[in-house]
Amino acid sequence: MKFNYIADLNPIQLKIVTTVTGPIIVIAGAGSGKTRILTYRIAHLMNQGIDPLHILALTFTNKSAREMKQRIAHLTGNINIQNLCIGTFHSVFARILHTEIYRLGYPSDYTIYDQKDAEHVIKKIIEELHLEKCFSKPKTVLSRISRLKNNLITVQNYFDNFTRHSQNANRIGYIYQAYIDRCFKYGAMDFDDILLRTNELFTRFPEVLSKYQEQFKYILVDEYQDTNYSQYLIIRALASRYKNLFVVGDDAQSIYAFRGANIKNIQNFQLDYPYAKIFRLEQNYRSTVHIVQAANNVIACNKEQMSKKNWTNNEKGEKIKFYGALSDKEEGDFVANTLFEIKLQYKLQNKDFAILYRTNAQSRALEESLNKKKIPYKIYGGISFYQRKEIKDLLAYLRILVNPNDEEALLRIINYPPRGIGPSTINKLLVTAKNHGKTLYEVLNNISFYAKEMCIHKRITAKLKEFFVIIKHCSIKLAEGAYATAKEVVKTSDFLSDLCKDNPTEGLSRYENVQEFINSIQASVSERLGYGDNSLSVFLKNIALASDIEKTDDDRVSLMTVHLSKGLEFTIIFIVGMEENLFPSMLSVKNSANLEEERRLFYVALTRAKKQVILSYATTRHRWGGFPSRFIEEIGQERLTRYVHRKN
DNA sequence: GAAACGCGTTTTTTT
DNA sequence: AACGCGTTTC
Repeated sequence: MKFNYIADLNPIQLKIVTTVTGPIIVIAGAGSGKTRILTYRIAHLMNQGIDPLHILALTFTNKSAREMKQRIAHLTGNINIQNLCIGTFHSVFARILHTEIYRLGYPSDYTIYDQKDAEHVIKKIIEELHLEKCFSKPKTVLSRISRLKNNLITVQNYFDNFTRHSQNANRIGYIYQAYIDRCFKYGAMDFDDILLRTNELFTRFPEVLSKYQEQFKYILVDEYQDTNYSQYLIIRALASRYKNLFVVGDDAQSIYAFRGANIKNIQNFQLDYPYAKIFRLEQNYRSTVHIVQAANNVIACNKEQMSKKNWTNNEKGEKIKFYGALSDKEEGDFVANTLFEIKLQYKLQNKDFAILYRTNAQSRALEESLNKKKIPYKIYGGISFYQRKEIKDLLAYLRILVNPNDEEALLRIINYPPRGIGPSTINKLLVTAKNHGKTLYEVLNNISFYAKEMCIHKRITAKLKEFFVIIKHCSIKLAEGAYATAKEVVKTSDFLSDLCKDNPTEGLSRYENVQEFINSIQASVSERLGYGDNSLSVFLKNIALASDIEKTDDDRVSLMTVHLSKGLEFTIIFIVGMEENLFPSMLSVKNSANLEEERRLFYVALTRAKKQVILSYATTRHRWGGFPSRFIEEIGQERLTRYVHRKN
């Protein structure tokens, strides 16, 4: 035995870790050692002689998958750790689709569309169907479609059961159909499609399901409260043969309903598996008494919840502090000053602090204040590296090389950098492609043939040819690998000169981003994650599902949304913007289910802290501003102390 | 016909 | 800031 179970685990934890077979559900309160349970359990399975090939662990973020893998490697002394399948639902099943999706008529080199790509496709569809007046925002249409997909409602199904002769509902149906057709034609899948197509694969091809049932004899799911119906079905199908299903979650921390997460999955686990063993972890090892009780008081205001009594043996600690600022600017200064003082007083490091907020836009004011005080920080989330314009443009070049059907990518770069191919030319190209039943790529490939009927000027034809030569030229480099291809794209497309020509400072940082991106290709190609080949296709899929580029963890204050903070812990937590209509968000206050989700979100925020929580709000703010959040009252007077106003 | 410029609007949360 | 939109310039 490589590690000492007894010393590291309490009796319940030990029982959970060593119960190897059968369905098990663990309701794990915040700070009760959930991650420890998962890692020890996997290590235990391996120590029992179970081949890691037979273990599947599904996590909520790529980051936690990585960390878990490291910990397990540490616990087991690295036995066959590469064979262990740990990842998010999306990354694990995207990989499986890579080998199996040909059965559904998709190319294995399919492209994964992020939300922006998907929104743009929807936007074009709305325009083509002349529905701009009905649906001005593609984003809301996409979220409707997303909800249908996550509940496995097909277009037919939708028309049969959900439209109820409402004209707008019917229109959504047409857009839904067009969107699915178009994604298929483009060889593209959005995030929901990865789960949807996996379900389709398992239903239509029982032999494929059987293969993966045999492979994944032991299945573990983290953050089970945040799974949606589509994910639930995948798990149920995979686990139905051996039923060695282990799920961990906390219904009080379910915060992704807007993404289709269904709290019922965890609440009804015992209905699906009547013989399931249920365990509760209610002792909090992370936080002080004041923090645990404050959090309990808040969550007690929710009606929908499983009974649970969280408690702790830790010190009483300090009460939750609350500060009222005049403006978001002053709020930022308060945070920076207070942080600085606490840091000196308790001799803490920057990385012991986190500042949490409800929306990404709030980070700005904080950044300025932290800069003034020269406190180093790192912002998590927000506009991720891969969503930056210059990176997405470069990615579009690479995407079109891998998957010529990816029209979305092609349209993005056909006139970037500007080369004199404008909207009307592009429109002619699209019409011609449609008339001949060809893809845009094919029309470009044969432009001399189509030029006459398109009535385009010789000069324009030459430009189109010029553009296509670039594409052709770069695709030759594909054989040499991802790194060589990307470098070729940058060289031949005249990419960099366009970056630098407008704003010199901004251009420089864009230039550096592109450099960093190219370097990261080189690094990742040598690393070879998962798929077993180093093709560009694999690289593109990996980054479509990765939230951000890896950074060295030096000593910085963390800034992030409350959503992103789930699963993390810090010594001191600041939660800013504690205002009605911001936290809880304006869009949630009218609806009790949404309000309860906001309350769970606040619960998550509070329970991130080990020693101290400091709350603040601002009476005026760039956009809204206002009066204190109702959640403040819910903490309870005996757990809360109001900040005395500061001198400066 | 294409590009450049200026103006107003935008924001809930994410794989 | 980043994009959509309308106007002007090339």
